[in-house]
Amino acid sequence: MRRKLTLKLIAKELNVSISTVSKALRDSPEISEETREKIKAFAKLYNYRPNNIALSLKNRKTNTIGVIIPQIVHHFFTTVIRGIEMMAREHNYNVIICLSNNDFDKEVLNMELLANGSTDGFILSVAKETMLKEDYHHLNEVIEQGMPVVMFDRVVEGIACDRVLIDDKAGAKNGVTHMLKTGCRRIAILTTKDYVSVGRLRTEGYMEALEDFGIKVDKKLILKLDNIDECDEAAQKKIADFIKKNDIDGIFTVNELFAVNAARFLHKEGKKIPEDVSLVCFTDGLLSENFIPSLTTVSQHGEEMGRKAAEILINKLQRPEEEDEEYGTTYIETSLVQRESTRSL
Amino acid sequence: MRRKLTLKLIAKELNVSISTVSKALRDSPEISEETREKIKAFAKLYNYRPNNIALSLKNRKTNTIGVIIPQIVHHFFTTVIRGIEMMAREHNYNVIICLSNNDFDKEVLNMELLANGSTDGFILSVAKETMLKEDYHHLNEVIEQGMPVVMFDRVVEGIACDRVLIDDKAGAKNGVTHMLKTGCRRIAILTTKDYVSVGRLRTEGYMEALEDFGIKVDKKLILKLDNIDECDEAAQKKIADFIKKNDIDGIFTVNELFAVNAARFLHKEGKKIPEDVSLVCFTDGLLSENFIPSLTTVSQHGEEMGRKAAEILINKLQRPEEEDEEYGTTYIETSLVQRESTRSL
DNA sequence: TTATCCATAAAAAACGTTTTCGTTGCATAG
DNA sequence: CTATGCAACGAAAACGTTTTTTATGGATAA
Repeated sequence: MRRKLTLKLIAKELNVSISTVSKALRDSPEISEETREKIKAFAKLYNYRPNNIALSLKNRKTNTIGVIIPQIVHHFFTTVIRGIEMMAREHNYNVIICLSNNDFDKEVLNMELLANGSTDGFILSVAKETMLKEDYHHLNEVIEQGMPVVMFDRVVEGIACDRVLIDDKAGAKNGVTHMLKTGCRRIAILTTKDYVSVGRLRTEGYMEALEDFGIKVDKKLILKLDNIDECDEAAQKKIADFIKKNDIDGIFTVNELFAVNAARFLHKEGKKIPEDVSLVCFTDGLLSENFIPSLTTVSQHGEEMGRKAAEILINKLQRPEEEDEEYGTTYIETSLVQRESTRSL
Repeated sequence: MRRKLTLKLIAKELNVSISTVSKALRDSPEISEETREKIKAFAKLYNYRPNNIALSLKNRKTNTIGVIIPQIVHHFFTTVIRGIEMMAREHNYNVIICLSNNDFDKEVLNMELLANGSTDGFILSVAKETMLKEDYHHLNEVIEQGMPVVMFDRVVEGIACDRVLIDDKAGAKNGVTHMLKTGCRRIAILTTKDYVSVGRLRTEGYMEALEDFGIKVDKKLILKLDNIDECDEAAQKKIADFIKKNDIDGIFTVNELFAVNAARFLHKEGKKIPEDVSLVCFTDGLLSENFIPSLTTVSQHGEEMGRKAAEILINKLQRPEEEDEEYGTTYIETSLVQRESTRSL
């Protein structure tokens, strides 16, 4: 096993000092042409690469972005990560991804861990439990230490950071409006508890669409499920009961899973999509695209979201620290992808 | 903005030396009870946390595992990552994830980057292009430098590393046999080019199942598509043509996407699943579970695979470097998940 | 001849730790 | 009274860099 080549080893081998080697490799004019060439040739031959850890320590920056998300087995988040990765690479930044599993303690732990020298800044989507607890001390701490933070998708108020969001309300409104335009009148929504930001906003969009269309919101047609990231048996049963109990001709859901589970029950009941019931969901993922019928969705453009979040963070990292920092919220446009689960206009 | 607390700052504040602070915090008996308590109290009050970068440099290890995968927008890989993450946390290791995008150059770049001090070892699934090129110098280099490597799922031969695999051949054989047992006789396979290890092995399993059942393999019933991670329009067209052209009563596919695209075409043609054509695919993901009809799959147990890979790597990292290293291949059991896309026995 | 300047290089400090080795002062043993 | 030992702490080296400061000759200027 060959030990990794260091400046010290090169110096010893060529009988010069460490600083000479360093300077030669960085093309300092202080070093004579001859020495420089000799050192560079040697370094190249033995494939010298500076040690990142040492550089990080020296420069007090890591060129690494920490990403903390609730879930990785989740199409939307993976597209966001892909976007972050792409933008990061373009600017020579690394990406470290950590999972919170929607768990408050894990989110705190991960942030503290990464904050101790591993990253220069954070991109995160807040864990469900954190939103419930409303305890954001870990966020405030890293910000206090001068590490910029960008939140995306699941965000909270009152933190000194930038935000990248889609207009959840408008997106939902758009989706529901499409159903209204194609003739639906009794539209239900499968959503999540209000403390999850995206759930609340999408529900608001749903209601606004109905009201704008002169339809009174019927609270019985709103089902708030516990978990937005999965649809376990309990949730499936709730959905089935909910659909059976109500007379509806359209369903809007805040994610794909709720939609396909609704579709499954409708199918079982012999109801046709979209002839009897239209279906529109948030998040344009693999399920929506490949389902039969394919689902009309509100696309969140996760990749663009990731790119934007990374861009904002990198910008902050490269700008000389300013007092009186300004924080903004960037909105990514959603778009309605019309497929087979809704009637045509 | 408060600068991060360091040993040096604590030392200055309390008028002791840096080494005293360090020792006190690590409960060295060399330091008097009194001084120790004072220092620990101070550190606790101001929430001192050692700098990871400095520790990494000092200890020449990072307690970080580098994971390189072809794709993140991919259910199987995300489950593997989840498994790796879990095991890593349990042993106080961090995880850095990098994407190769199935691109050789990106794989090389990422490895070199992480190898320069960022990680202690690697877990990777080889990019398609790398398999095609058969250029593994980057792998050999990091191994040469003493960093252990564990390959999973998409592996190659001739590298000094451990491997974690499912028995692709047996899994495929199992799936196809299930179709045979439930009465299928003309079974087709949608697979991928042979240089992708998993594609080749699954095809072999398919053939073996047929032969064991006394059915001659019909080459016309084997369709080898270019890309195993996606199913673009060209591939969809190939699948449609393939199904139309051949008289079949069962289809086995090496991933979910091929299966649902086949299902879509069958549906269009008015063929019923499983009455007219049975369908079994590799990879038990969201699509299989939620599709109508839900798909019978060969489950790869990605999470377990991730856990195992991480366990092996961590073991290597903690064992004092041995000469004459032994490398092994661990197999994760697959299991057949019977759902609605096959007839019952 | 002596002071000055320049080209080239080496030494040292710094980043934040841990750890080995000294140092200091005091108490005890001989 | 001197030597020894110990408790308590500090200094310094090391990890691998970069950068600032210092040193060394030789050439030029006064």
